[in-house]
Amino acid sequence: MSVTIKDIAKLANVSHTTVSRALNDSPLINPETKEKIRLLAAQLQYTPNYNAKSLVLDRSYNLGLFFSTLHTGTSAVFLYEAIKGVNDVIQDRYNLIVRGIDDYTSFHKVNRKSYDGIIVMSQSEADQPFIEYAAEREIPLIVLNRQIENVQVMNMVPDDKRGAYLVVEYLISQGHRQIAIIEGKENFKSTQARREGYREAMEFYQVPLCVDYSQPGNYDLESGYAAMTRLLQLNPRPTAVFCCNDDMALGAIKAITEKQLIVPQDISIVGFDDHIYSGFMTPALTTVRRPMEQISREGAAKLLSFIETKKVEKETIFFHTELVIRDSVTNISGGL
Amino acid sequence: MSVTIKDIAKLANVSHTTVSRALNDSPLINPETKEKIRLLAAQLQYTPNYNAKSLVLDRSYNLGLFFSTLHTGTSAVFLYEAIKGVNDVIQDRYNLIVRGIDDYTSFHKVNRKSYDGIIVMSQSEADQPFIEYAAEREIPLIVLNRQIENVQVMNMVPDDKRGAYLVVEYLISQGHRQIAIIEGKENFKSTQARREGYREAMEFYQVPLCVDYSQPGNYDLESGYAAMTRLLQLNPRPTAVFCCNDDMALGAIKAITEKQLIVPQDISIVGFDDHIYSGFMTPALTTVRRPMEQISREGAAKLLSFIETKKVEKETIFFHTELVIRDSVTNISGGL
DNA sequence: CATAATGATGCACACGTTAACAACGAACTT
DNA sequence: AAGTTCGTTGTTAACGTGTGCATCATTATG
Repeated sequence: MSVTIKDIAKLANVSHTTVSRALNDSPLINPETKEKIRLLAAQLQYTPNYNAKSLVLDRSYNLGLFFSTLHTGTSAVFLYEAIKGVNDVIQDRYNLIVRGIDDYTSFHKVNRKSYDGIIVMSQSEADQPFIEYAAEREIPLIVLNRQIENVQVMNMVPDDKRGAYLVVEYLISQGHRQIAIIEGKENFKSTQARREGYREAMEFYQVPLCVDYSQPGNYDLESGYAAMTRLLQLNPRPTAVFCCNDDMALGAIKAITEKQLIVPQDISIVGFDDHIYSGFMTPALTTVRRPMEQISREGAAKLLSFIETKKVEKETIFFHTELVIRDSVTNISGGL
Repeated sequence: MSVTIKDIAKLANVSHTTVSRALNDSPLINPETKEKIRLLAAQLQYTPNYNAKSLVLDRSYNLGLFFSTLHTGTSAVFLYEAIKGVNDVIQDRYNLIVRGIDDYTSFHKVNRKSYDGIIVMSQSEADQPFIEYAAEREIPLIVLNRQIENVQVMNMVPDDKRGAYLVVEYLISQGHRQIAIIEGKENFKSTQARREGYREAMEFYQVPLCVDYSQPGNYDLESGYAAMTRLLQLNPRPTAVFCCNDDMALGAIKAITEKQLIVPQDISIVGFDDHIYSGFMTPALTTVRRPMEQISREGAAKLLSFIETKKVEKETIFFHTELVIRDSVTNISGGL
């Protein structure tokens, strides 16, 4: 069996309380005793039982990182950047538990005792019950990526709508008028925000909308390919396509290339997210930078401060999205 | 405060023992009492304190998924496929704790009490101390992806060497003789295995090796770009390049395209891994399929069976890698 | 009818840790 | 010299749950 503070206590001829205090660096203990006990603990390779600690201290040392789903709609890069950002902040002070919300049959195991804090990387309104559940139980909580309306909660989100506006505005500035959109996964909040940005830009510059130019997608590569294939059959076909994320843009480019057409000469493509891969595509993708790693890093830092200070703030913070111009758009305004 | 079995006991006029047994579906309890208690528990929204359970049952309900690092050398897709594979198997029976081994300052927190089992997604020999630490403490353990020699442990790995052999053999069959290699991260086992596969194929078909055609890389996009840039300055430059993973292949293609050259007409490129992105690149990448999601799924299943049956097997299982032919290689054998 | 077997429940302790309070000797105060 | 303070250590209970054993009522057995 493993060694406990009582074992150490026996060998040191002190009570287990003294051992506990020595190992927790309590000022009550004589420095010499402290040193003796620590040496002993090291020799015996003592490791504390965190379950016992947790029980009495009412802290779990666990942080939850929850995604809407780990199955479809969560891109590899999104997951990667989120985990990396959070992990950079917490280092080895907490355990990071990763899970898809839709894997839960019941939220049974989600409570204050099991999680010191929770980060929800939210994409869909389907997360709402989960968020409310956690909020009701007063678990320190941060919701990232998706803007929340009803619940009072700390919320950090990229300005998707503005980003979409910017990139569509850019297409218009390059002379495009037949601008299609390949949309994200239905009932994802980001889908809606990006669609709104697209429409507002079109309206502001008085570019007519065409229903056929609006194609559904679900954020993955295949759906971008399929949607673009449909767009290519239209007459007249669009001169530019706004893909609601970079994965779908990649799928769209493939569909175009297979038809012996060239991006951007024949059709211009823009994406959204600015993946680590986006700058390396052929052609390099013009897109919108959404600082997910930064958001998750700052979200994690905020969460830790909530836990440590026991004060929670509740506000919505927007992170700027910015246009990244590369090589996937051509100017067709004819000289201007 | 949260409700405990003692609270339920009071309300039901029974002892907490009875409540405990009722909720654990013990056959000792009268069905009616059982039903009454369960109803009460549901009404009070009782959730067990898993720390207390863990303490007395000596189970943590935690599974660790450890990567060599989360910083550099672990591609987004690799992380994604591993998490997805494992998560699919464990569902909500366990908590999945994700961490980079190099984040640990000490392995203090890694022990039987904290982890019911551990999956190491190993890439580097630097993981060796960690693996041995876990093995010594008799934590149910599975090591995936990298072949382990010294320690007796359950080991599941893709056949990297054979995969590399196959893809280089394919290049040779297409008439290539000036075949370069962009290598993976130094001291990653996979780097070594893929290099060996390359060399064996070259030797078997008696294609001369050229030292300049061997360029270092570290598995990320930028290093592929940089290595390819160096290769392009050589005279004669290679007609084909084996990039040790798909990310570097993408970087290499960018370097080539920027020099106004075309893949595969001017230079053929092959990769390794078969990312979800690889088929969607321009051109679609010829590569080697390494079934990471399958490996992590089967690894997780094996680990669960170890935990449940308390029997551990120790063997090395190889998973077949296979050639995936797409459009990034041209035949230069001149008609044959 | 006395006794044994059975079914259902409670008592008391254990898991490993922390913390409030008590205890005790030594040093300091007046 | 008696009382007070301080520094150090020990005693004991607590956190919430599970389990071996004892207990008690009820039913079956002879």
